[in-house]
Amino acid sequence: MKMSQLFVQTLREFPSDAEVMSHKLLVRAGFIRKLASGIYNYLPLMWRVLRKVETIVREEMDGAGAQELLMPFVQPEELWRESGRWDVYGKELMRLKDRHDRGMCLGPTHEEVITFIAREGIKSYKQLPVNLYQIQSKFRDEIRPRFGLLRGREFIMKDAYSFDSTQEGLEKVYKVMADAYTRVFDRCGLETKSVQSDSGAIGGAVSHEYMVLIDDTENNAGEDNVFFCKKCDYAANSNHATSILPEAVLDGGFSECKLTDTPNTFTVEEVAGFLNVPTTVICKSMIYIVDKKPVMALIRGDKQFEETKVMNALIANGFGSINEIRSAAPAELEEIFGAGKGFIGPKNLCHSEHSEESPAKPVKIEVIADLTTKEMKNFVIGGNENDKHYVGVNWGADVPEPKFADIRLAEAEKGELCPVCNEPLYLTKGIEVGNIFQLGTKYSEKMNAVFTDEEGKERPFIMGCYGIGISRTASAAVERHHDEWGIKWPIAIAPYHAIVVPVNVSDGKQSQIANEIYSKLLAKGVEVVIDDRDERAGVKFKDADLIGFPFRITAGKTVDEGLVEFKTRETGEVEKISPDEAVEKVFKALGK
RNA sequence: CGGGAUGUAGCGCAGCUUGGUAGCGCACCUCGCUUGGGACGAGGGGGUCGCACGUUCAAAUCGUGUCAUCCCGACCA
Repeated sequence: MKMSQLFVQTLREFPSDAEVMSHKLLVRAGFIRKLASGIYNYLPLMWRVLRKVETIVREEMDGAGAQELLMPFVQPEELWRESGRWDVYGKELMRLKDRHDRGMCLGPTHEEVITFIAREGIKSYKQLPVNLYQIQSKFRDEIRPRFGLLRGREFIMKDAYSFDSTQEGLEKVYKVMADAYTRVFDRCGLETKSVQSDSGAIGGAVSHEYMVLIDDTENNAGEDNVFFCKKCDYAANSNHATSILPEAVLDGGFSECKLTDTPNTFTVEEVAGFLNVPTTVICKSMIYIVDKKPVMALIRGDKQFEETKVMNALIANGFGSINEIRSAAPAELEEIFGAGKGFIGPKNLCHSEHSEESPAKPVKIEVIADLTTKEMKNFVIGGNENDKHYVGVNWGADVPEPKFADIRLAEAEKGELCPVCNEPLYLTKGIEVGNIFQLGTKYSEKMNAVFTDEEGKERPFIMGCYGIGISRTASAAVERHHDEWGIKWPIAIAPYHAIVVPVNVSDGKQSQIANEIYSKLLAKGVEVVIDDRDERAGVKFKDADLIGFPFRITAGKTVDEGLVEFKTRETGEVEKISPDEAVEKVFKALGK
């Protein structure tokens, strides 16, 4: 490809609306252009990168025994009603009407459609297992698209779905897919960590996310918090991570349960200071409004809540499905408890009946307590009266024992330890480029997708689903591989392998040598660009660095001595070698 | 949806406070010159100042509304 004909416009400055480096560089280097918020054009260079990522994914998926297909991007409402997600999915699901006023949606994921396909096509256990995948644009009307391709509304995803007759079968595929995932990202030049995660709205029991770790506090492209252990392979998303806590004082030492004045103590630290006790004997209360109903969550004073865990604990305790969870506003606290932030507690909650005369008195409110509160004794809670706390509280005796669950946010900086091997736990940022779920029968049951087993009985498919963000993976690669001059594409996904630069196109010798090198590379299938533009050397070098060609061969003044310059983008290493040696070096790097 | 900010040429910005000919750098076109890290000179093209309404003799500038974009919190590949 001649640079003069390549459809690319590099910019001299970063776009003003970009925040993270991958977004800035992809726009500036002419890979993408925004069409609307979270919606991008993939220009020719980007498309080459995306196709390379896709090819790697295809090879690994096919190798893992999955078969490629393509499902519709527009899907009918009725299918989503079958799974129950039409009402649950929320505004991320882009809904529309066709000319006959029938409800449709743009596919944010394809569990419904694939389940439809499976129930039509798979009737017998003899046809199982089956693993199907597609690579396609998805649309999710994100609340807040940002960071360019990292969180777009339209994005390219590989989604695979497995069908098995047994849980063992599912676990087997899951393992095979996990291995394939590691290879995919490895081949893309990305180091990833497999972390345990919350299964979220898609449902299911076991799930792992593949994270590209971003160990750089300046860089906020890593939207997820990942806890990991350096000794064993424990790693978990913060919405799922747990930890072993250091020893702490759990007995408040109060001799009796008593309502005590604690004026102007709005925070746990202030209460602890006033009462002269450690924060670990204070039981912190938090009110969440869950689908308009207030719920009380309790945790040890020095710890924080993890909302996803709170939500899961509520669901596990029979709360049904939850659409919205948020912390209560101060005004709501006053209205419900007659007390403000800092003075709410679990005492006298379920005992009094609601009455019209005193609507401020709480009625039966769900209480969920973190495991850290279970062993606490003679502890402190809010008095449900401003400027008052109860001290010397014990479960059972003073407050009915609540339901206990792990709803705590792990905190590595507080000396917490790995739950597996007791070694220090670390926290880092990560970009989630893929995930794998053991779905079970969630969709097959709801959508009546069944097969006949060996005993002639109908049973729902046991499903798994496996996603890779193709466009996000490419973007994460830029996030990990760049410097102040531009992108440093890993060879496997670079849009082109090399660029040949005749410094001065009006110099016959330089042009001739450059063209010879170009032809030799092309002849062996190297993806190469020749910068035939009548530009000054600086312009060409800047563009080459910005776009991120892994190799640059420059034919300049040294051609008179029979030498060209060979530059490796990744290392910045520069060598003066003969044209043939330069060509050979590229062949070698590409295994040709 | 809540909080903050910004909309002026393809990109990056000034002008707005104090209303009166729409500007600068880069990019683009022509000519010259130059050719190893985003040269230089001369000439040129390109803008309903996001949109609407209002105030005014007169609005990029003041007011109201609206839309879009970005950032901080709840979604997820």
